[in-house]
Order: sequence, then structure tokens, then C-alpha cells
Amino acid sequence: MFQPLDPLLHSELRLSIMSLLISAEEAEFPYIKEQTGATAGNLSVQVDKLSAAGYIEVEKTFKGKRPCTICRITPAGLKAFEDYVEALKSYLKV
Amino acid sequence: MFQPLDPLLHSELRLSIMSLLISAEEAEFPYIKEQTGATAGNLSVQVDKLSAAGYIEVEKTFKGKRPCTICRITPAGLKAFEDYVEALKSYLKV
DNA sequence: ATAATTTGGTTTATATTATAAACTTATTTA
DNA sequence: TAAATAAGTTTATAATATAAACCAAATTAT
Repeated sequence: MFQPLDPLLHSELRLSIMSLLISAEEAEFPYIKEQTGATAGNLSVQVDKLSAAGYIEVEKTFKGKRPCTICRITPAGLKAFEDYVEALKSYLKV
Repeated sequence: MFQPLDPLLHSELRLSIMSLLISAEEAEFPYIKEQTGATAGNLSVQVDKLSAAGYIEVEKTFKGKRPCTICRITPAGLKAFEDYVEALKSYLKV
């Protein structure tokens, strides 16, 4: 009847992050923060969760002298997102 | 950028309930329980929340001698559901 | 007849999750 | 060189989901 919704993606902020990364293929932490309106703390936690699940990869580098955290979606993340969208349809179709 | 997701609807079980009621216009508690696979306790709590928000109406009646709880979606609930679906699109469109 | 089971739930306790506040370290700017 | 800003992380708290425990009435079994 209803397909289960991946709890990792069924979260407003994490879904926003994934959505951004699908469009952008690469995004810096401050950019994601600005686009989502999240606090840095919340964003940091959610980025960690997505990264721990292998849905995104996080590269810690430098931009000049300042630290710079770059996020990218992984193939597993893309697949999970697509599956999530499919699952959602089982709830939305009338 | 991203439209906020009504937290009342952004819940797997509550979304299932709403989805069922949109298709059915009326459903009994045990039927919803069976269709969603939820425990009675969980379902009872979530039905209360939807009812408190005015998204569904709950009629407590009898079927023969046994109690019977009937749920129906309200116009406000239908509107909220439609808004939720609209909001979701801002995350899903690539 | 009465004990056990089932039905149809509700209440309450617990586990999980989301979120922000507080903190850290380094870098600019005043 | 002191204050402010940038870029995060860690930790504490608030909110939420979920199931376990419970209750009352009806049905079935002994």
C-alpha cells in the first residue's frame, strides 16, 4: 500500500540539502546554509548524517586561508533520493 | 527557495492517514490501522493530532454493540494536503 | 456461569530526532 | 592589539514518533 519513506531523507533540512546538491553537484557549506536558512549547528549535524549514510561526500579543504567544506551528492545518495520520490508517490497519488 | 513543509503532514503515518482519507472520504479506525500497519496506540495519537488541527473529523459511534471510530477529511485538511504537495515540489523538481 | 480471549481503542512512558545555543579556532578589520 | 567575523563543531534541550501498558465491553470457550 504505502511504501516506507527513508527516514534519512524524510526531513525538511536534509531533503533541502539533497535537493540543492542534486541541482548543483557541488556546494559549499555557507552556500547551503544561506539557501536553506538553517543554523550552522543544525546544518553541520545533518550534513554529518547524510555523509555517514554515504548519501553525500564532504571534502574539507581551504579557500585561501579559510576552511571550506564542499559537499557533493554520491551515486548512492542520488539513488536514495530517487527511491524516496518514488515512495512519496504512493502517498500522493489520488 | 524551499517552501516550508507542514510538520503535521510531514510524518509518514499522518501522511498515510490523510492519503487514505482523501481516497476514501470515510474510514474506520481498524481499517486505517490495517492499511497503515500502525499500532493502535500510535494511530490513536496521530488521529488525535490531525483532529486537533482540524484536518480530519472523528466521529465516535457504535457498530452494533461495539464502539466504532470513523474518520473523515475536512476541507481544511484537504487544503493542507494540497499545500503540502505543492510545497514538496519545491524540493523534488530538478 | 464464569473464565479466557478478542475488539476497539486510550494513556503514558520511552526512544529518537530535530534544532539551536554555546563553544572553538583562525582570520580579518578597527 | 583588541574586537569582530568566518567557518564550523559539540553539546544540551525541546519536540516528536512510537510502542508498551492499560482499560472497558463484548464474545467465545469450558
